[in-house]
Amino acid sequence: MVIFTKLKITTLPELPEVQTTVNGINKKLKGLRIVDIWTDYPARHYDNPQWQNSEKISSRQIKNKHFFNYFKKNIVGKKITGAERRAKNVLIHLSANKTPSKTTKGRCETILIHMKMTGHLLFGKYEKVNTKTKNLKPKTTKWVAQEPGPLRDDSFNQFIHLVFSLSNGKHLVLSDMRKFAKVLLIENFGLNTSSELSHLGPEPLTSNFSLKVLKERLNKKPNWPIKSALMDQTLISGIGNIYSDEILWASNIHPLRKVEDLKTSQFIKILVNTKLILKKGIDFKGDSMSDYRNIDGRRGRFQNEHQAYRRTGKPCTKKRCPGTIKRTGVRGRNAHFCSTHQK
DNA sequence: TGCAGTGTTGCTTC
DNA sequence: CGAAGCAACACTGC
Repeated sequence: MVIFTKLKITTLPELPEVQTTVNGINKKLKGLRIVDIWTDYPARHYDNPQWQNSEKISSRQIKNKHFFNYFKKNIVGKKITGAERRAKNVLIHLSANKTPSKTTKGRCETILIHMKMTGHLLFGKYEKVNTKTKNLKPKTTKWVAQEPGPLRDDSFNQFIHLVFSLSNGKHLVLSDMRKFAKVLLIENFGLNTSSELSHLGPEPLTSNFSLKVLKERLNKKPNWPIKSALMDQTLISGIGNIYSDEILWASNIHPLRKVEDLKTSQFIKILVNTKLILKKGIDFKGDSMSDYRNIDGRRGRFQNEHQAYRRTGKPCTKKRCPGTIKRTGVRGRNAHFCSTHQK
């Protein structure tokens, strides 16, 4: 049994991690029917004043106590027809209503999951365990993987707050230590215009994501540091802290360099490296420096490929570069970079 | 013991 | 309008 060392940091699912999850769902869950749903996400999130004016966002979330029953009624009995990634969102498409009425005829819905910082989906055979009442604490329910292995033994896979029971006796569960994840139900015809997806920038791994598109998008924020622009989901979809650091390291560009000061040759480098590094992230099944796991509960390997991210103080690995990796703040985020070759 | 750090998103405040 | 700050939450290390 490998004992995983707990790391203090949390990395989060970016494009390659979400894609790895989606690929896993398409490989193993297509055609399965959802027979039940369980959650212990507290339904109190929207009591906070900051949410009171966000009905559009909160109304169809399972964390909204007024919506959960509708959510359950509308997904139980439906088949998972496939999964898709949009930016950092997992989209799980469901079959049409089994017994269509006038109002629901042919209507298809999609479960949208944003895993935020510490969420990841897992697939396996689980059982519900009621822990005994101890120390006057109320009885709590825990879901535990039945077989030994990473699903059961890796501590990062044990924060299960949402469970979809499936027709083959297995379960799709969401492990989400910090409970930031967002789960909601959207009717397909409104998917692209939904407040979750409509504002998102283009997908960097599509063939029509060209130099022209990249320049056009980034130039919307000419006075921003390039790192911030790369991470802005309204400009480009799917890039976060890890991959932006790696893209800029490979492109020899300083994270604080203003977009308006970039030359065309630098945009080309960003374009090439964005596609290359995101693809590499997918090839390595994502980044598991901290909590991300694929749906089998296993780690990806991209954390072994970092050249900049969280390598502060370590020598730069660029050929013939004598530099050291430094860390600096960029608009409230940490950037890791080599001060010698990144200009 | 307690608090800063972790890093996404979107709302609030200035 | 843009930015900075904060909250959602849990856990770790100093």
